[in-house]
Amino acid sequence: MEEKKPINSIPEPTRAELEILQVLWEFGPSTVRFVNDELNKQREVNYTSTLKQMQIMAEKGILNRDASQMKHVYMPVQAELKTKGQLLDRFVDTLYRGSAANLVMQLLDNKKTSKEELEEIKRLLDELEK
Amino acid sequence: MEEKKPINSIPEPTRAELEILQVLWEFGPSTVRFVNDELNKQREVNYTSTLKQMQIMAEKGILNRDASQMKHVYMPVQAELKTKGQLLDRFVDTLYRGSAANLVMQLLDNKKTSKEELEEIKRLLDELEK
DNA sequence: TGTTTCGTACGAAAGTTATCCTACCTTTGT
DNA sequence: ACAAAGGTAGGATAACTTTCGTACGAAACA
Repeated sequence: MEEKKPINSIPEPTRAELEILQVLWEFGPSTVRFVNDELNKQREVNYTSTLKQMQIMAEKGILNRDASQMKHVYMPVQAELKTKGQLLDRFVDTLYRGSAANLVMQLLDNKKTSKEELEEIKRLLDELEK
Repeated sequence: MEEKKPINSIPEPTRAELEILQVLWEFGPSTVRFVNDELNKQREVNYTSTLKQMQIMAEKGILNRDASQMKHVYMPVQAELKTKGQLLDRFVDTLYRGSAANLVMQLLDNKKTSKEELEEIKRLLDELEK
């Protein structure tokens, strides 16, 4: 018997798990059928693959499910912001030695970051100023 | 015979590969022994594990090696900035729908981002202004 | 010179992730 | 009532990642 003990936060989602979370974040609590249909707008996935993934995520404590109805309804355990914050922290830690400023610096001379983006970022910072 | 054809950029490094890259980025071209010693300052890894990893990375086109001496010397194929930029792009794409501004917004209300960091970021943006 | 140390190469094994097949149950529609 | 459609559960499998044991050659040294 393996009891998973979530301390304070869920385990880091894998790539496939993240895809599923995106759907749930965008559309709220959903059935496997709905999530699978959404995924198939991007790439081909078999229904049972998505089912299995979501079952595993429930075991891991990443998703909750309402199994009172035949069509189980799944939803994320953590809020979108919290999970993304976790991932961001980890990303900054491993790639930028924990320095958010370093990351932003890289964003700034990243060719893929558009002028509009930069303006938007600047605006955000200005607002924060007060 | 499998020939790997790097188009324009290396394949995305795995977790273990990233650890090795960090060492090479920090200390420059190094032997397996040196890298392994560095890794062992953080966690226990067998020498042959590190060797194998680095050999695989060479096959994948992530590392180059100078095998002219007995102690082979490995170095990253891509510059640190380019690889990190790749990873950052992917990260922004999958988590923030490609919007760097969204990512920065999250950094801003992330508790782990210190006031000093914020000041530094602001300064960077101001410099960019001109 | 012989033994110990240090290096590479190769393959196997274990763990993780992702996918899908099959079985079986429930609901729906004819 | 029965067939078809749609649901869950639980392996099995394949690919990838990570780790390390074993073999063996080269170098260092007593």
